[in-house]
Amino acid sequence: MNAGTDRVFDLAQLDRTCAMCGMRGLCLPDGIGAEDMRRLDALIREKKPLLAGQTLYHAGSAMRTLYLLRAGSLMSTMVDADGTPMVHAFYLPGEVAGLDGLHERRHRCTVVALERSRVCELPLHEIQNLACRIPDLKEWFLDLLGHESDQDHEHLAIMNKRRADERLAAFLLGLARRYRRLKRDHNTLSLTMSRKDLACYLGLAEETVSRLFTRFQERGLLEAKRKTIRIRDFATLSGLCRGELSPVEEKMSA
Amino acid sequence: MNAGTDRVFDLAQLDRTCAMCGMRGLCLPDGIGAEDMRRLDALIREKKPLLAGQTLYHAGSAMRTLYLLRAGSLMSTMVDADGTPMVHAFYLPGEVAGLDGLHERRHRCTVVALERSRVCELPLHEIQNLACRIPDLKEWFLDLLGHESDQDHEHLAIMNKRRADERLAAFLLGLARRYRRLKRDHNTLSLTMSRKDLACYLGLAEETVSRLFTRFQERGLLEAKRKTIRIRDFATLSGLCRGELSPVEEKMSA
DNA sequence: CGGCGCTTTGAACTAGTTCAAAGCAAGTGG
DNA sequence: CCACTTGCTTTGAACTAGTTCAAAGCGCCG
Repeated sequence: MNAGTDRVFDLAQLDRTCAMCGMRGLCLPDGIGAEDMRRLDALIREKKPLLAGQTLYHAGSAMRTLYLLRAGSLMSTMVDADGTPMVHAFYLPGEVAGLDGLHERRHRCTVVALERSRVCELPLHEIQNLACRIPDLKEWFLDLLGHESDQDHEHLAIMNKRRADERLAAFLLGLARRYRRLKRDHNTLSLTMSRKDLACYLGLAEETVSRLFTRFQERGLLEAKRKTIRIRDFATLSGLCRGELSPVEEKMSA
Repeated sequence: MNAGTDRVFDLAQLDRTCAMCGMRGLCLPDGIGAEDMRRLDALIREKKPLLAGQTLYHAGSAMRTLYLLRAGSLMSTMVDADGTPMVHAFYLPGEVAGLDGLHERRHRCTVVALERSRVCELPLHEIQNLACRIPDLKEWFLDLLGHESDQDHEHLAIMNKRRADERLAAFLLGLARRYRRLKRDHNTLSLTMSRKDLACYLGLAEETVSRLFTRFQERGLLEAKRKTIRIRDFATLSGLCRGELSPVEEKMSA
């Protein structure tokens, strides 16, 4: 993207101010003047770290701030109109949570930390006001909304797939793509959510997901050790979610 | 909502100016001053009517305007990253299309008319500028984005359901709710899309949808005559999509 | 009237679910 | 430091809802 983000993610470099933050160019727009950057800095504050399982915000609460994830991972869940619970999204560092519930300015999702995580708070109203004066910020905000919408579309695309192996393949490749954006090693994925939550996100049963990891591993597509997934064969995974390949079958027992 | 929209939809009342438009309060915010309303009017123009099957915009085209649907119905389709086609949304009068592709200001979806339809064009950039001066318009725009996001969430909620009858029930009830918002008769739904498109939207096979309509009808939940659906039993349909009821079984043949 | 496309129906098949139980990892307390 | 508890994950076997393939209806338009 730009010189400032060409290095691998280094948490030690994170600092209190946005200007020095390792996320720069990921969460906030690059190329903002020093003066405006100072104004932004004044608006943003870092919350105290979230422990695994802790809630960032609840569905139904007022939407006042956006949350920039600096470290860790989040999961967004919601209960639909009919009371069915669902997993809506997962957030990685550099991504922004809190955009759900724009409609009535009330969150529709509940967001919890999947591991020890750190977030910065961004007051929505002030950002909006500032955006009228800083075109780059306005663009950034629209991009942010677009990105959120893209994520929903990707989720829909996954749910649209018929076969379970296509869904899991699509999910893993999508995650790898997000890792690449963060300059993380995209071969080694850290699935911080439980198999049950992942299954729920994919619209599958827990057992099906578990079996798929086993089969993918037998086929040499990846190595799965609990939360850690090491991808070995991107090409075949890509082919899978394009539906070009036959289902990944179980090993013959005879 | 407000006094201006308490009457039933009357297409004959539609006029060239927003101030006189029968959609008022649905697409644009009510309670805007006369002066500002005149400015808005100046920005908006009505396109020539779309015939059934005609394309409003193509995926990949630049995102410059929003489209307020005055009459008819639209379908938004997209091809995901892996080349799988999917039906993304349906639009009813008073709803706004064109919000997809906010990310790179390039549409990700292709939108076609399902029947003879009329839309108004709203230049995005100008709306954005005006929004900085008119707080109500800013609120309206955020609400619009929130509404779009809500629709995606509802679609996800449908795809999240396991059983096919739950999905169809949830879709029909959601559509009825939107009819109510428009002051249309929510008992009589006009399914302008083909069974195939509906099946695609629901993540089911065409045949499954067809069978479900037959079974729903046998159970007395609705009357289905091709495109026209008359809902007879909202309570049972609601129970269905809550998963409280057993699957709608086929009639015993003996 | 005739043809074409959409819709419905039928029958066989299959992928995924469900229920049940065993395995494994991590943390707790004796 | 090890036995035990607890929760998550994996495996197994039977079942079933939905798909797929095939063909017949039906309505609409020329």
